[in-house]
Amino acid sequence: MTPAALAELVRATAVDVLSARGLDPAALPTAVTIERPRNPEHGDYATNVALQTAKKVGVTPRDLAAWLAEALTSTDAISTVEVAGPGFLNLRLAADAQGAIVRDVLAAGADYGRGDQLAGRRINLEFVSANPTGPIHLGGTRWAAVGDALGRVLAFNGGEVTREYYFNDAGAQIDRFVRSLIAAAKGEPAPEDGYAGGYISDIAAEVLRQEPSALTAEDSAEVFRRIGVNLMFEEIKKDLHEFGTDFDVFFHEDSLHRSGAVTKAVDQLKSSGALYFDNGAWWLRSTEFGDDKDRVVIKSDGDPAYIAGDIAYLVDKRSRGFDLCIYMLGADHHGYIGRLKAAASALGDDPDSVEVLIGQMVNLVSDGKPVRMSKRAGTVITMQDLVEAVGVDAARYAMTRSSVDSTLDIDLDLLRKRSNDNPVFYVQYAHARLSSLLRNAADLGVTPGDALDELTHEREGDLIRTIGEFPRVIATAGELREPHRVARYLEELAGTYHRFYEACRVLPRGDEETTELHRARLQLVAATRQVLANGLALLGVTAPERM
RNA sequence: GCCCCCGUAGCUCAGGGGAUAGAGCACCGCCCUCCGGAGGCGGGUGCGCAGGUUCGAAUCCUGCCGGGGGCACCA
Repeated sequence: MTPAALAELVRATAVDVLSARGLDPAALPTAVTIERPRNPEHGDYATNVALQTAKKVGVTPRDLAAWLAEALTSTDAISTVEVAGPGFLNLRLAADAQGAIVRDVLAAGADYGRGDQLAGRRINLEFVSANPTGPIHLGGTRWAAVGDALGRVLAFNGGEVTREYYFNDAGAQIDRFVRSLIAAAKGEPAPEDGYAGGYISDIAAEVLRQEPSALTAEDSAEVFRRIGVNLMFEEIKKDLHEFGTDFDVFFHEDSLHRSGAVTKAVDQLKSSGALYFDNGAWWLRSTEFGDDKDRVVIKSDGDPAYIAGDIAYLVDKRSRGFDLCIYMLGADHHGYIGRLKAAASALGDDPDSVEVLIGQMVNLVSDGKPVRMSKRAGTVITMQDLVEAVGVDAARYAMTRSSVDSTLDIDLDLLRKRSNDNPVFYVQYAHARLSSLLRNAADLGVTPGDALDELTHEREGDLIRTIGEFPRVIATAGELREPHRVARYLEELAGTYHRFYEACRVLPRGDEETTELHRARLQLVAATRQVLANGLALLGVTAPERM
């Protein structure tokens, strides 16, 4: 019996009990909370439903708990019920009901943990969107890992997810980038306001290789722009792909300006009265959504401000049928929340259809001290540097196991030195170890068995209940947009498995006869492997059969 | 000044109101006759401070202190 099914059983029972005593079942919470107590003496599962409901129906929590306990005791799936403390109900499942979770896992396979809370929702998930004027740095790497994992989690919860990267390829920064390329091609130092670094000279050289006359051409800047900017796009895409993060759409800001989409969107807002004219400029009422001040959309010189592109981009997203647009932005963009929501509102949409997730920054740390990333000091760490240092799996895992609400400290030397102690290896090792066990079983001709009521050992119960938690973890991770919950869960599962393995011999030793218990344990191992694999897949981390 | 995030063990961090607050790392000790020791077991005077809400607060609210990041007719 899954926790969800148990919650329904408890609630249905509570409805009966209350009704039978002439009390109002409407006092019950719509969803009964089922928890796994930390203290094993408090049962396999516990519920506080009596504590939550008693006062509303005018009885004491312990009395209500006692009535519920009596009713629940007579159900087949539950073996014991105890009233504890102020009115908790501590439950233990019958072995066969608990073992059924194992069967559920294996029946669902790679789909175990899938949910439908986002079924029918078309979600646009925009993340990274780092400026195409240089390679992706540590900060962008965090979003590449977390955003990708979030996309997978949302899809696993039933959402139809489109991953999107917005190239800010319009405006002054691209001009500076192009000027930097030209300077490098000429062998001159980078412009004062330009970009420097090995990648600039590499790209400049490649432009010259593709178009030897680039420097002397009449439209020299245009040639460098056309070829150079595109090379930068390709480098970013390649880095992301090698990192295991693939996007469905790479959207170019420039295309919005060229197509007239920006003008059209702004005109629409002007005529609908959503913008107001003041001091020679057109303004968006972003203060209505928490912004510090209203923002200029059309400058007094008639040129669109940056936000005009954002508005047109949102129009484009909506025209493609998304009903939820998620933006993952760094903490330095938190001011965008109000702007984007105001834009949605101005377009006549529900501001809740725009969701802005703000993640905190990544710091580079060395010897416990923060190192300011600076191009001049050569302390800029790119996604590529990180991957070269610790590998994709360890890099992704280090990025996804923390909440994005916390700033993340990355100590390259530490990660490099201790990469064997990185929690990702703890989880991957569990998967490899258990894969090996399954191989050995096959060699011995031991087949998994279905006598799951044999699994009565404490460690077996812990493991079964832990794999039973997976769907709830996925649902929560999706609902809260917090993929790190998956990583933390996997660490717990790996630990629970290691402890099970230590205490419960799975394969028969030597000439020992194969029993139903051996075969049931093997079934449990197979189910555990499936859950580890499903979870790692959601993080974009490999589940190795061998290490 | 205003806005956002954070403050939990020596370190890096989990803990969306629940009963004795956890993991990994680091440190000490123990566990290999057979399923992978990249493992397990044991060892800890830790929720920044002060109020409030609640049967119950690390969690929710208010204030303060400390750290990080924002507050352009730039993109």
